[in-house]
Amino acid sequence: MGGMERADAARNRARILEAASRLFAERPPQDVTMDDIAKAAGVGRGTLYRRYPDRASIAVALLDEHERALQERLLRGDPPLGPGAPPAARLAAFYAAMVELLEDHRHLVLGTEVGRSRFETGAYGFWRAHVRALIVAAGAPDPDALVEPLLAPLAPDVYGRQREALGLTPERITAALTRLAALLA
Amino acid sequence: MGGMERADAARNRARILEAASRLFAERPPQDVTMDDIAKAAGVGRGTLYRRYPDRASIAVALLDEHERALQERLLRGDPPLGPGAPPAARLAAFYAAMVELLEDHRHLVLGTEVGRSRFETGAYGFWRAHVRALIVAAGAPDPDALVEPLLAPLAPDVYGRQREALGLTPERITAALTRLAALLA
DNA sequence: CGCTTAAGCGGACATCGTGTCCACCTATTG
DNA sequence: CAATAGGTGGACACGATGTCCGCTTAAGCG
Repeated sequence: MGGMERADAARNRARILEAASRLFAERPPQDVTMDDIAKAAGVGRGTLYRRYPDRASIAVALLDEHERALQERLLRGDPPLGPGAPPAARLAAFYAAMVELLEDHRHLVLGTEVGRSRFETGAYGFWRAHVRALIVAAGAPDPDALVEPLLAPLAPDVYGRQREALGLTPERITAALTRLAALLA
Repeated sequence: MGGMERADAARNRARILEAASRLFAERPPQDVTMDDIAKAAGVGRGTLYRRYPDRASIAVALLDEHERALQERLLRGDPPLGPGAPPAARLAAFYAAMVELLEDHRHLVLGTEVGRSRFETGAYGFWRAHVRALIVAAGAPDPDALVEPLLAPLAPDVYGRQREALGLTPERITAALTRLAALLA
């Protein structure tokens, strides 16, 4: 961000992310303590806290690149994900892409801390703006009130429950969301 | 449940619930510690933990009666909330009733701990079964995959965000959910 | 009534996770 | 190679959790 990053700092950042990724994968994220991550990364607590004040911020950092890739496709990719298709089709494509993302990084995304903190990430703001624009394009009334209900099914805990407790496949989940997207038709 | 409840036990239970209700109302639930509740209720930690192993179970106990009242109306009340109306209308009525419930007990319902624990309450199972039955009655395919997306907008954190961060009124939220309910038409 | 008994009570305690702070260390620059 | 800004790591203080056990008291019985 600011000036240059020192070599040792960069190396430690990489170590931290790598260690966190491994730990999050092997057991429930809320059972991974900041101390565990510091230990596994071979750095001290102070070093860890310097960059990442809590678990959520680590998960966000890990997800960052994947989310950016999807954001790029939404803005400039081919239809129906990118511009050009009718709103309902674009929403359905967005749902499908999000299911893919959730599926690929399920453990990570669950580490992004349930609760309000989820709404504060830049990524959430982006998804929200995107869906809101689709609602406007579809000419539906009161987009601000409709956007959260359309986004809610993508909440990590809801997705996780459908996959685990209910045993649904990503395909069935996507199909159901596609029917939801038909609201904009 | 089991045998008889001793008089002092009953009195303490009442004190605990009353104190918790007050504390949850006056500040964010996650800032209320078990210790605070014990202090405010004038009982020891041990007494508190005997009945309620965590905050969530206290919130659940407090909500219990209100939820039961709504469940009763769903099963045996007048249409469109109760049986007799078409599925889409009943779902819209259910949404409206849930918004009312969430609004009346917002602080409590947020205390019911975000995250998976929410799915484990008996009340959630009931809402789920109800909505699922409406989907079936409407003849929509794969009710098991559609039910969670239709229920997700009622998640306490989603509702709380719409009310607080976005400043939506309960009326606008209900209106948007009514449009969602139209899926079953 | 008084006695017995078992349920209930409450607070001290051990444990754990968090976040901060500061003395030391090391890349980087001129 | 010296100066220094920034980075490092672990000790520490704090606060919350959940358990344990000696004491108290309600309820049943002779």
